Amino acid sequence: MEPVPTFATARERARAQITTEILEEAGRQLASEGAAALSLRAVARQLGMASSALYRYFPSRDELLTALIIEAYDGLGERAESADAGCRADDFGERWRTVCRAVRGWARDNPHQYALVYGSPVPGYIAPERTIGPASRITRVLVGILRDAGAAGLLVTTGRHPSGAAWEHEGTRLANEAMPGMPPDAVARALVAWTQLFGLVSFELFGHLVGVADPDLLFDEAVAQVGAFLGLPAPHGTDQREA
Amino acid sequence: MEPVPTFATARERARAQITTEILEEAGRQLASEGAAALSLRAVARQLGMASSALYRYFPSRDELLTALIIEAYDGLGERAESADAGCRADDFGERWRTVCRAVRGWARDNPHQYALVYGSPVPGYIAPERTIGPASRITRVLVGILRDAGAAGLLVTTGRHPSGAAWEHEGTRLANEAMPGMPPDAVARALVAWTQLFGLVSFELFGHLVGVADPDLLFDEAVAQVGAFLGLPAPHGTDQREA
DNA sequence: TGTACATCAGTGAACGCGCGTTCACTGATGTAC
DNA sequence: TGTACATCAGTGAACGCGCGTTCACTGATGTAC
Repeated sequence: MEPVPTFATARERARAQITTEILEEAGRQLASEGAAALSLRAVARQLGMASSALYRYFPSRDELLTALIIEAYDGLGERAESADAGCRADDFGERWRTVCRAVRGWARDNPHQYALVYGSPVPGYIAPERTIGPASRITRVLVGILRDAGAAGLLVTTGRHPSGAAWEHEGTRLANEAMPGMPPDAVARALVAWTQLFGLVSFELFGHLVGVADPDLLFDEAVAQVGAFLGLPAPHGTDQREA
Repeated sequence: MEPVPTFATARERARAQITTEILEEAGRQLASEGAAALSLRAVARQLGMASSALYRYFPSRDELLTALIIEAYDGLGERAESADAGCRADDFGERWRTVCRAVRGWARDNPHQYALVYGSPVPGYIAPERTIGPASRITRVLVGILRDAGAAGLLVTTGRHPSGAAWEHEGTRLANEAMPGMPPDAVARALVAWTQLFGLVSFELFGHLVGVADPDLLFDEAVAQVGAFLGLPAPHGTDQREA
């Protein structure tokens, strides 16, 4: 989609470079102070430019925010994708656990970026449509693993809809949209797993795990429990029997 | 703990009333604009007072925020407690589902309050210790139901620790702290259920459920699925067989 | 290759805004005798 | 019950700050002939 930039002229080259520098500096301020503290003036100050100069590159603060949001989603998506790519394609349990760990790892490495996209909405800011694509990268990775596992017959599929028949329709519709071939109850479990992952990461980052001594242990156990809930194979060589 | 106020003098009565009015107005602004837009000056303006007058009641903006945070936790806790109290004490599945729905209902009725306490941390604000009590009300309700269900032999307890033996220690420690008698693997499932609940509510409120046509259906199905995961009895009279 | 013009990056001042907090002060309420 | 003093609520001006955005402008770079 994005045309490969050619940099015909020195001006274009300079423009691209300065755009990058602005984004980098904004990213630095986002990372250290959070989205609320990010200001055009501070970025310009740090870059040694007049604040008005930034308007040659971004028409408003919101556009800069959008760029950062897309960067964040892409960073997370890329990390998850490459984590997944590093696994044996047919070891679905390992792929799931690895990608979950990648999500948490990225969130812990980039807490303010994580808060920007998964925390409270920025007041007054409305995410434009073009954030949807990058936002769905991580979802696609997770869904892809479950789709593959389902195709290999490795997902729990009870055919039961504990909340009633209404779910059958909605679950089927969602399956057709995003996870073709998955039965509606497996779709529900996938959504549970998905929201659990981000719920746990958010609780850890936002300070709601009071009393939990070692979040690493909790995370690994939670991921393993959810993996079992989904029907994914358990890790090899791990204590699976009675303790 | 809190002493019952006596209002010996008119001054004390007036003080209590104005404190309430400030909190109410701050709550209104929080509800309509969100925490970031809440300012002492705006509250004072709306109340027809000088902004400096608020300092007779709250020593700083952060103290006002703390009061609002405590109110939010208490509002959620109370709603969950009374939802639980309205159920038959021995119908653990129904209690669980009812309280989960109460959490979501409160969050949807008070989205900015929810975001204040479960969204991104307010930049520069550090929650003081006295928020911990109110924050744990909702947790106590959820844990209480699972403890009761466990005591009645109605929780899944495999005795397995899919993430390895390390969890056995941490899970046992947590059980001793908050859920006496629960085996470590059930503790893990409880934590999964807890974080899933808030993860799903956050995703719904923060706009991450793109493509989900009917969040009500998803929520009910998710709660039911998680209930089954925990081992709680399914709802009566619901489609539990093959569709 | 050189010139005339158009395009564009960047400047610096200014606008208008709102914020949290402090301070000396006034006037009302409460208290002790 | 009445008076003298202490306590406290509330005022209004001010401090010092930072923000997003606009605008007329300068000077450098690019383009067409």
